Amino acid sequence: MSKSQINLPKTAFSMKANLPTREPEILKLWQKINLYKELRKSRIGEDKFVLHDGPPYANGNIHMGTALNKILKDIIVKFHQMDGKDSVYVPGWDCHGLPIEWKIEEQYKKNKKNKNEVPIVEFRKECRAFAEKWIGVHKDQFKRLGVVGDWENYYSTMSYEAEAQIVRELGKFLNEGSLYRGFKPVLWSTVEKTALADAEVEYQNHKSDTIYASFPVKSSKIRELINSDIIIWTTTPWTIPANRALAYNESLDYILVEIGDDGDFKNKKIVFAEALLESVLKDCKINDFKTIKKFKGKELKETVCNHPFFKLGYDYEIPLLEARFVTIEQGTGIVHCAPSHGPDDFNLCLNNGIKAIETVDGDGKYTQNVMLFEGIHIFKSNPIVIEKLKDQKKLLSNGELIHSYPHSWRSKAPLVHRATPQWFISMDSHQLRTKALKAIDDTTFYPSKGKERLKSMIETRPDWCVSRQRVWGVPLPIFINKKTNEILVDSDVFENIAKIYEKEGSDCWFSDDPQKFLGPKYKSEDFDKLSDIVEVWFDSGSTHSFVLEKRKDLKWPASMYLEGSDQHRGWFHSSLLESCGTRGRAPFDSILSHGFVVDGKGLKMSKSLGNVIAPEDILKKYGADILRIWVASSNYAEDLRIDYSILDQHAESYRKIRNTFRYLLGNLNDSYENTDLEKLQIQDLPELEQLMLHRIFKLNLNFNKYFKNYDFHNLYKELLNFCTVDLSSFYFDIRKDILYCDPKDSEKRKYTLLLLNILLNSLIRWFAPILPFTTEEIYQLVTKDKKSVHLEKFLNFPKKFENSKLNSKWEKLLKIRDICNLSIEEKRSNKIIGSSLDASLTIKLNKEKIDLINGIDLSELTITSSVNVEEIKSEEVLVDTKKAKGDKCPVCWKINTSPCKRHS
RNA sequence: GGGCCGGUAGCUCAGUUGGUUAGAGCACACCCUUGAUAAGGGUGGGGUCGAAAGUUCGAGUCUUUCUCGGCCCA
Repeated sequence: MSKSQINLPKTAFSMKANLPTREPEILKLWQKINLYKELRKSRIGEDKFVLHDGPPYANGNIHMGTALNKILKDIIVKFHQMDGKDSVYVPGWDCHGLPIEWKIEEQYKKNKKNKNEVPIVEFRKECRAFAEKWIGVHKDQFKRLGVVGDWENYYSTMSYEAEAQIVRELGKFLNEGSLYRGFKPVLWSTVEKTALADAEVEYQNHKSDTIYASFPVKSSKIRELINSDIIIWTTTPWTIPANRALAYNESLDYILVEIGDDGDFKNKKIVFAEALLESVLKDCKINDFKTIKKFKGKELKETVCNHPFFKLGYDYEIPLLEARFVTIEQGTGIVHCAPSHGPDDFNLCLNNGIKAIETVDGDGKYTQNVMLFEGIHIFKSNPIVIEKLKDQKKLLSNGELIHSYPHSWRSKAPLVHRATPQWFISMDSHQLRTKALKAIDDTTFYPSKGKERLKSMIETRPDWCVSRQRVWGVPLPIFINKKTNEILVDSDVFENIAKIYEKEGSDCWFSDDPQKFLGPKYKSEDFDKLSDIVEVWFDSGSTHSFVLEKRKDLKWPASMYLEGSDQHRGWFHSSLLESCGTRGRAPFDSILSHGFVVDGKGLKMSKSLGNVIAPEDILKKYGADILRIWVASSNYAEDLRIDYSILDQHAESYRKIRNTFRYLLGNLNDSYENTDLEKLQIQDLPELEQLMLHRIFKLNLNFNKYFKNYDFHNLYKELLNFCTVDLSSFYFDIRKDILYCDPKDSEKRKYTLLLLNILLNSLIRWFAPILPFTTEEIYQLVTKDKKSVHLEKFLNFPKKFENSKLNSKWEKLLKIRDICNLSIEEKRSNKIIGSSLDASLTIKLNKEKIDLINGIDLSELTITSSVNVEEIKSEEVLVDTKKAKGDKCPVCWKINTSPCKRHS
């Protein structure tokens, strides 16, 4: 009799999600209905939200960091779309650059092919094909995560259009005059006559000449230093002619000693770090000395020396500069700086207005810039330098040292740092730095600490070196007049080159007649054509120009750039500079940066630690929606921890959410109606339903607040807690009785179903950006003629839903409910009752509380068979639980001495 | 080595301008239910707030040092 009378939930929505197999089916559906196109159609004319995709490098499978980045982007894009915006997402790839060159070279090695025998154009074609292959792989991997975007019309930095626009962008800097030729030391092989990248360098033992040389002090704030000498130690005596500065560390202690031993330095005073006293004395065989003075490094400020070859014509000043890289590991605590021959030296000097020059040519011979040494090979010049130092009485000691030294991986020849001609964008000649700093101020950062991070980098960075001596990239569109050595600056030429690239790509730069690029105005025999390429950060820094500006479906500037926090020095940085230089402002309105994926203990993932988790493994075991929960629930402002126990936890939460939907669907029998919320007559509803509307309203307020701040981990927590606390353990639990046991036409039951409908409508939208697959599964189940949940918008809840007075009343009621539960639990543990419906309560309340519960069915609220209320004076709520007397109604299971009012 | 950021229950996270006994959900334990059932409900245990020192009537919160971790740079 009983089961047939009650309305048990019935749904096709299974408890088991089986996401790894179900999700690919949903992907097919999205493809079938062309979801991306439908999304665009659904928001024609609406405000645009443009999240401009930072291009990943088209190489290798995606890892957790990439997955995090794409999911976070997709969540945000989907949120804005459901918020009513035309939320456009065009994915892109970064394609040029060294890593791909290496991959192709590796293949050559395997096939015993010599790179130098392959025409550049052919080599570049292979690079292009390689990048294309990985774009295809990435695309499928990103789609599998549930990321929706214009996958058919993605952008890439190697497209002809991109290459052409990059030339136009460089032309702007050339026209302006902020792109200039300078020199910068790179690791150079004098054997192969080429620059080497870090990864092409091997460290091997090498025997070097060492010298202790002295620099006479010209002027100093320390009186005793006048007529004394600063001592340096170096393993590259051949760089002494290129010396331009000395470096000290302000936190070190220095000492001034007078030498008594016979020789060039008898009665001379020399300066070095006190901590190195012993080794200097030993190496320089000083036995007789006396200490004149000890002082702090910072006192060396503004001291100026002469070059040891001063009398030979090296008559420029050698300033002492403060540098943190100076240590007491070896040497004298003063480091000799040749800006043309070391990165530290270069940067220190650059920051102090001393530029590097070309001191050594590609063969390793001194240039005309080096007096007395022109034409001499640097590897043969150590003895000459040593001899001249000795002549000038500036050599304290010399010797030899075997130490680890960089060598070429190909020729095994020792390498040198050599200043080579490079192309720079000036930070200051046209106020690029000022513009960029202003642009940072005009940008919103999520989290806000990103602003300072980017700012401090821009404040101190040197000029931007945009040239590379490589082949897989956009060629620098530069011609140099053979006679005047002047750079050809002509917008017609740049535009001509760009037009050519648009048609056939940039390969032709390396193969075709230079006249083709110069056009009719100039003769190719008058010019040298550069063969450098543009560094890849300029490529990706220009994406805003060939993607945002060029495409009609996008807008410039982007609403948001979103990347890992390392991109403060990468893409955020280069995009900012490129755009400020060419357009005077940032190409973005806001920046969102996220932390890095680390393991469950907070350690970075590495093969050696064995703590690497691949997105693929997670998709196979859990599915994309679980991975997306992990993204949404983690605080991206910091590093994000992941391991299988964390994922298990999120999978549990997912089940809770899924079962919340299942309860709704079961009781609604998989049907679905849109309720006109505005027309709802709230006062007709039972108080409990009114309370739930208030909770929905409040939740939605928080939802919007968190969404506006991109604060997803709090947003998700709020949603999850709503499912758990407000629904599952409260509203759903109480309303089971009405849903199951009331007649189908009961008014109360209808109102409950009305509420379930509103809940389903709300929840499916709230969760859609985070759980695109699961919400789509539900949506497909309950709608027939509609296409996708992702075409829907968030609901607007009328203000009349809000009822704070009712809410505070119910908060008091819930406190009474808690006390009832304690009492019930006590009797349950004493085995007097089992189910709460076995219980009959006596609740003792004061007058005030009795007024409060007026009209409230406390047995419904506590899910007991009956409640008897008695008035007392005390503030305290006293509850007495007894086993209910009478017969159990076979339908609603309530126990009563009188027959069941509903079911008899 | 330097710069920046971070460390609150087993896990994911809250914690206002310093102010009661540091909170939530999950996980865990015990109990109930068998009409959300590989579900659901109730109750409960669990924290030296990374460590130490300082400022203060009072510190998770402010200061310093240390430590562990992450990113960037060298």
